[in-house]
Amino acid sequence: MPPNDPTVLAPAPMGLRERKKAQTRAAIQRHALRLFQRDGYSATTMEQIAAAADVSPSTLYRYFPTKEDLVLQDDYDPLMAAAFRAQPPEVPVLEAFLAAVHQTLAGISPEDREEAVLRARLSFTIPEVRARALDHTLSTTDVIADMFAEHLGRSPRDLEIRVLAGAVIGAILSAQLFWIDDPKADPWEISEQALRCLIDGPAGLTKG
Amino acid sequence: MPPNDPTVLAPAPMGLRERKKAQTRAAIQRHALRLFQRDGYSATTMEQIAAAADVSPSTLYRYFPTKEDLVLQDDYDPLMAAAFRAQPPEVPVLEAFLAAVHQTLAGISPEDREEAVLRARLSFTIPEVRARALDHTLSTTDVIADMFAEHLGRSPRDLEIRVLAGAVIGAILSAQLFWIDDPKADPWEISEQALRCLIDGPAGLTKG
DNA sequence: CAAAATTCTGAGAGTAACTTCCATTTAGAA
DNA sequence: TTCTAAATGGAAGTTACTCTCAGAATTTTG
Repeated sequence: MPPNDPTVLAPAPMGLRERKKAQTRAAIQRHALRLFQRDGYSATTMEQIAAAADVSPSTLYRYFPTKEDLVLQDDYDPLMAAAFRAQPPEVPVLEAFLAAVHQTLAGISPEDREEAVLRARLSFTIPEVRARALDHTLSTTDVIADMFAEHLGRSPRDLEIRVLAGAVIGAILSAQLFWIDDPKADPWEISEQALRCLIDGPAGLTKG
Repeated sequence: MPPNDPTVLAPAPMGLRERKKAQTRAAIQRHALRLFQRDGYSATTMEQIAAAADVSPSTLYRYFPTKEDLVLQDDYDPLMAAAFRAQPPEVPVLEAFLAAVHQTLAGISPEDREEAVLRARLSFTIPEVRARALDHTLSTTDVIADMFAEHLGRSPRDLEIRVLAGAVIGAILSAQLFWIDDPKADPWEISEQALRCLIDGPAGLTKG
């Protein structure tokens, strides 16, 4: 990947129109998260959010079709995917995956990271949001399986590949749950540990 | 476990009241599934379901708090749990898990199984239902982790255990997705194959 | 068997998330 | 500037879901 791939790093020269849109979207989400934190998710209505962001409800719904999207929407997935594809083929899959996650996290500014942590916490805390987050995770699993297949030079339809992807996601999810219960822990640390469990093989456990 | 443990096998002698409740609940769910199949999920309103089952909307909501519950609700989980706990300690965890699933499925009547398959298909097909199904799966993972811990004589707080449970669930989920794309396949067969991938260890893959 | 206590049901009003449609404004191209 | 396409705002409607309360059915008690 060229060091300044426009699809990844550069915001790609936007016209005034797109710049305003991005600005509006960011403003809406920021206000929404603030209100969710202050008054609680279900106690905050879409109308209140629209009012806070100074847009009409219609506009709010055009940017965020559902209330959950206000918590879930971000654009880290393509960054992750790019980072993974940038890994050299000779490095083992799970190591490559780990590296991709690490690199992506490293590329996020402290403020954005803080916001991401808040969103993650809300995602696990509010049942409706959690449900939709998991649904998104499931589709992500498909994407990851495809990337794994490509990295390994195998068919993306291969059950073994999909099981591997599912196991990886399941493991990380468990790690996240671990983190929710223990907020002072580092989510990255735990995720890495979880993946190492998988790399070392659950062999020790599966026999006993 | 005694062969006729009342909490598992026997419906436990119910009074008239509870018998009627069970009957009403079953009737509601049956009608709901029928309408979902005939007219589609979102095209069917709660009012229509209530009317079809000949109860008031209030009553419908008392039995099924959300529309998704009409698809998701069943009582197989405790059966599974009991079957797992009934496995002798010396059999390896994942084998025990596999056996528990197998035995539970074997104990379900053909009609009930058919209904379960329909519900599963709806669960994966309708986005809102799928989301809630995954959320339920997540809590189930916690229960499974506890059972694994008990079987292995380890702490349920152990990260390694939870990762194992997460990986198992993730693998099975991937298998189910596989099945959705290929309806003539046997879901049980694929799930077993997926678990075997995990038992044999993803070692072959994690190195390459 | 009758009365009292508990639980289930039905009815109605209300909230809020989302949808749809149309008139208006605003940015970008000619 | 003018024309076109896209973003916005306003309003009315649908539906899932909540709350409350009065009446009916069931279980328990005297």
